[in-house]
Amino acid sequence: MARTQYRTKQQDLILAYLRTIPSKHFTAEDLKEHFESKQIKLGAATIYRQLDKLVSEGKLQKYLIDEHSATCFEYIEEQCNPLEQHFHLKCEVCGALIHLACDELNDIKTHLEKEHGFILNPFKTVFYGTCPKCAQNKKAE
Amino acid sequence: MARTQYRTKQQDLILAYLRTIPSKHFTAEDLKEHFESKQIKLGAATIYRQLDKLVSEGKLQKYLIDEHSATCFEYIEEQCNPLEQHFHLKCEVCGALIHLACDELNDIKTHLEKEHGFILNPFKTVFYGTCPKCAQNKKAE
DNA sequence: TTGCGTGCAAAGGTTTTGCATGGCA
DNA sequence: TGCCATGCAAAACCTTTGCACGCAA
Repeated sequence: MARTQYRTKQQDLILAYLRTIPSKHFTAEDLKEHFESKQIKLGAATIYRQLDKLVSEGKLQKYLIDEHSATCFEYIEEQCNPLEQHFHLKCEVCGALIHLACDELNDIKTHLEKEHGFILNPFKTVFYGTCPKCAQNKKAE
Repeated sequence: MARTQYRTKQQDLILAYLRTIPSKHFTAEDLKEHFESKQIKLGAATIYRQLDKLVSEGKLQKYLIDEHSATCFEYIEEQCNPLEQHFHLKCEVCGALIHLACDELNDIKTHLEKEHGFILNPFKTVFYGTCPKCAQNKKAE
């Protein structure tokens, strides 16, 4: 039996804000600070519970960037086109997080699926490595 | 000025054990338990400090699998052949961690490097998605 | 009125840090 | 002997949980 869900002020506030930052990554703490700066008080528990709810509804993707830092989230726009999915590249040197939309990378997805039966979740997957800028600096050394 | 490093019993114990489990992933807690089962007592701080040291020396790869679970490590064999590098596939449904050695996936690395100037670290990168078994189960539903 | 969502505080688990002690060179 | 590494305990950090209260339906 499905449990009735209430719609609350806090829910609306969070979702409204998320819609203004599509494809940006943020942490639970970021959200808390955002609302604090607007004199709106949201309990940490509420934030975590709402974020979990949005994740299970597929409106939010949850992923890890670094060890020992908070979990990151990213709002997935409702009208999101699967073809416009992007991958995350994380530079291990400077910490930059790069959003990469590239058709050829979709080939990876297809390959994993056809050859290995593995269905890739591009939202959650993070590629670690060295970004162009830092690679350049290394070479220059 | 480089600071002198001492070689300790604990260091040797850890490294010796790691050499017996190449390409297996483990947590700091796993290590602690392994030594406890042999009546060897290692402080948690020592383990974390040694692991960090090995990571910075490139002998160990550190990566995250799940939020809210401990950081995983994997020993990289000294004679490791770059061509034998494998990728990690993590099933979001059943939690299985799959090691995948696949030449075609090396193409990803090449592609990211040539087209985007991004040097991929295959040890750290984890592909999230649904494994063949779970994909099958979903279909059967 | 019913019962879900919130907020607070406490608890949980992992990792880091301070400090006195032990042990390598 | 000098000083790095260890071990213990305490702290830090992020996140979850218990419980009473508030609020949506």
